[in-house]
Amino acid sequence: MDRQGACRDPVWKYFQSVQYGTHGNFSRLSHPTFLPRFEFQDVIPPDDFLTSDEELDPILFGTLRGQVVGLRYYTGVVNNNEMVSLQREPNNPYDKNAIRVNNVNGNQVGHLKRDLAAALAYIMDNKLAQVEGVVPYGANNAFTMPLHMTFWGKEENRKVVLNQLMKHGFKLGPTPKTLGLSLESSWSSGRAGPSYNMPAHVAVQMTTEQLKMEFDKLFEDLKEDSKTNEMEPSEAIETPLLPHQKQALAWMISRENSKDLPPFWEQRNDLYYNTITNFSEKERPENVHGGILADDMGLGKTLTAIAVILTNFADGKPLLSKRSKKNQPRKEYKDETVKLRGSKTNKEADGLSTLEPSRCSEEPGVSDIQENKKYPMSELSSFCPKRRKIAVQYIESSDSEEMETSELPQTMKGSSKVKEDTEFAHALASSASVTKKKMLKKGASVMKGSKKCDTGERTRTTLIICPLSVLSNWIDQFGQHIKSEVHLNFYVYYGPDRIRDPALLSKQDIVLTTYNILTHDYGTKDDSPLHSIKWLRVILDEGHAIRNPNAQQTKAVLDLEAERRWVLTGTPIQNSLKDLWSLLSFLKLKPFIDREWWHRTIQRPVTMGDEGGLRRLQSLIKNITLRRTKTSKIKGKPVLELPERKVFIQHITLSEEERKIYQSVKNEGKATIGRYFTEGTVLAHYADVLGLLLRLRQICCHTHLLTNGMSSSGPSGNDTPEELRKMLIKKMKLILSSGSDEECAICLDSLTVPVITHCAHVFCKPCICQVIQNEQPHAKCPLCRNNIHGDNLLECPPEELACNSEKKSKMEWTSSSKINALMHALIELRTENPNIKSLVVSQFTTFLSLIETPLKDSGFVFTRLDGSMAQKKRVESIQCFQNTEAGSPTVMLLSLKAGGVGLNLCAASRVFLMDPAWNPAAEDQCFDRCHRLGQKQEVIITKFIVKDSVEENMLKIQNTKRELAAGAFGTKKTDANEMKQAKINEIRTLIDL
DNA sequence: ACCGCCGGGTGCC
DNA sequence: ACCGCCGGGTGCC
Repeated sequence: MDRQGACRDPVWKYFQSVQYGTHGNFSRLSHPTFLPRFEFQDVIPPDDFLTSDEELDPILFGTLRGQVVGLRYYTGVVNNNEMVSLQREPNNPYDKNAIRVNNVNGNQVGHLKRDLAAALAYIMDNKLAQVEGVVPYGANNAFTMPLHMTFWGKEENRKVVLNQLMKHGFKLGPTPKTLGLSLESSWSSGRAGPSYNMPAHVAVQMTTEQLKMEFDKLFEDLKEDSKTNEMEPSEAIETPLLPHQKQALAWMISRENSKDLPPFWEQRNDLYYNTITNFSEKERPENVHGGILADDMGLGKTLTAIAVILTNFADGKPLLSKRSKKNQPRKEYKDETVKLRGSKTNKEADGLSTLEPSRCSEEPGVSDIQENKKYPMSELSSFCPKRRKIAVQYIESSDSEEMETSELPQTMKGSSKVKEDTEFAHALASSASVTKKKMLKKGASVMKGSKKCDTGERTRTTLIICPLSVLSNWIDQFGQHIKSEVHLNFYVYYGPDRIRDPALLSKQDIVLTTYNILTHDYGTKDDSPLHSIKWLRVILDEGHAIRNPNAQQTKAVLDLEAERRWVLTGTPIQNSLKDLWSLLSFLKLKPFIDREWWHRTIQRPVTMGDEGGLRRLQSLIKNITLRRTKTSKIKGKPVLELPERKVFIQHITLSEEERKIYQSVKNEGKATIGRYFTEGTVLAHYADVLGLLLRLRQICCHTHLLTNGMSSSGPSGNDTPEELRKMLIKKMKLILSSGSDEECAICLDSLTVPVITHCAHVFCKPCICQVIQNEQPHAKCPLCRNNIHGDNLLECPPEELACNSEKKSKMEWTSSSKINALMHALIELRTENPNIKSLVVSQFTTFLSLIETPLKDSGFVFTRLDGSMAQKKRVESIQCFQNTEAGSPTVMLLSLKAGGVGLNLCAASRVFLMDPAWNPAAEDQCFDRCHRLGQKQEVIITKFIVKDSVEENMLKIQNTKRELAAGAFGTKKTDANEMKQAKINEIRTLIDL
């Protein structure tokens, strides 16, 4: 059986597509200008790209026996059957080929024997194969021990590896049935394990939805009691919790207070033993006092987290709503209460004097309430719909240097983001300025001095890190859900005036900040205050923000110290199992903190369809995550009873004129693409294909969207530099406007200052510059490994971007068939019920602009939300729309991808999807912004689809993708050629060839 | 004996 | 290491 597969088959995106026994070799497209974003396996542009491929090595080359020597010089010990890792030691003074052998903990056990090292060094240095070791027996030997090695690599490297070994007189042995896991035999009681036959399948193509389904399957049989107990929250919480939230609360608190060993560890005599790696040690491995709350969007993760904070406030006890009641002095903390009241005289201040704290001198009593009244929940900011105000401490800095943008992260510098963020910070702070007091902040030396007092001290502070887009949501929710008489020290660590004082921060109950701020602080030379505190608890909201292990952001997060750690995310596995690893390493789950062990014990086995690996993954996930979907049930009742959601497709017939334009563009394109078909170069000209499709999609919406014809010339090989430049810029514009995800493969975030490399890959300028800096002098493109250089990055000239929209505005406005249909529907709806609010969604922001005209003309009050808007404007727009008062907007123009997860637009109960998305999941996500908790009405979605057009064809493909959704983690085999053919057929379908 | 054999010293890379 | 390897002592049976 030919089991070819591409490393980049769609599963690659999800499960790293490591495939077993593959022979094919078109993993990388050789065509340098090929845009990996649009790899042929997936006409639907993939969600995003994984970054640097410290590529997994999918194929087992074979095994080898060797020796570990020099045991007596090192302290690292191993058990029989324990996994070890091999590490090159190029600077060893005795042998430049030296290879260290380390146990699971990273302690050196010995070295590989010299002759073996001589053969392996080359292989390891050039990453021709991943060599993994297990000590089969003889672990207690005094001088040397045997080593069983397994070689994994890419098919294309097999030969050179074998040759290299042969040159040194080594020959790989047969691949055993155990898939090289070898641990299997002993991890469940020492019997010879079940034989792990080569999986007879490779992973099947999966869409994001399918992946999610697969992930949810992992939870199907997990109905343990530990997750069905319910718990009432602290009385400080005003909002009654739903049953599933009470369950989450109980589970999370039990995890925070748990004394169990972490998963896969057991106690054996006086040792703690890891059943996966067979590693053991005396020291008790710390369990994760936390985990992953992976509830679907809209199930109230934020509220649940707030409940956890207040209910397991200190020493396993809740924060009471009236802290100052007699008999409930917060003994251990009362001395730490910092009062940031400028007007109060400052008494003894121990290093904090500049912050004017005063100590509670007496037993807290009634008077104390008043004294503490500084941040009552009843004075919360106008961010809360309920008109509560949150106690955000805002302290004006007198140090103007603090405000300089020079302090902002490199990556933010020069981008418009900075200004937005800063603006937003001011908006935030000023709205919270009820308690605003001028505070003088003097030199950092005082801070540092005071920080020292804090080190080692346990704080009661919870640090919450979230994306900027949900920062205000957190503030709102604290305001909404906590009783007004509860005093909570809450500090939004954000904006140029944020106080970088660990002493102040560690006296808060809650510190809220964003990933960007955290990362920026971490990157600056001075100690980041956030990193000098031992937090009681760190909560990562939208935890997949750290899914890229190489991102600075991830490093900053991983470096936080906390007793309890939580990740909130609706999508724990967004693209690949890899994503989970970042989360696990944040949770400090031994031994997975180290990539190698995660990879060897779970990721690769699972990807290859190995039962044991899947079992381990399941058991791991079961242990540390709680997940409910919208359709989950509690005691037979759905978790959420959402009103129905109906999707209608309304077919649109183009006007004669539109049709004429459509046909002419189509015919022209068809001729070109048809030529590619006959030449067999369709896939190589994929960008052109996309370009054509884009233009057709635009015409379906409005002929004014039609961007200047992409001349269909590809690279001819002997272009002048200027031609090359033009072509690349054109490509970049295409990528930016094609409606695919405009994400940078390095930061996995939306592109800020996009640049294109000569190999035609688009990144954020700051991101790619960082890469070039790090890898100099021989930087390689993270996507295709071609050489790149800082000098030949091309930026999109701003005029080019700007002129597009200007040109449009100069044109006289005309309607289009789709606009007519929309307006008809909206007007009819208004007649029926003027209170109903609608979302009008498109991928083309210029289209949204075109829609503004008739909305105005017909007297609609509307608002707009798209990716280009400043954060402050977004918040305003959302609040304005969510407002239900008379005269509030009834229509929101929404760009498909605007707003992060968690965007709540439940005031709308109608959605008009103006154009189909490549990715059906993106559509669903958009619908969910109004079909979510808080939605009281039936949600009706109308998709406008132009008859007899590319849009209809897109629907067809969407549907077949959905139908494919049956497979399990790789139960279907997909032949590479089949796949290739399938993609070509998709293109055929799309343009009716 | 420019060998073999013996037994002591010695030991990762 | 109850090994291998090294190099010095030694040398018929």
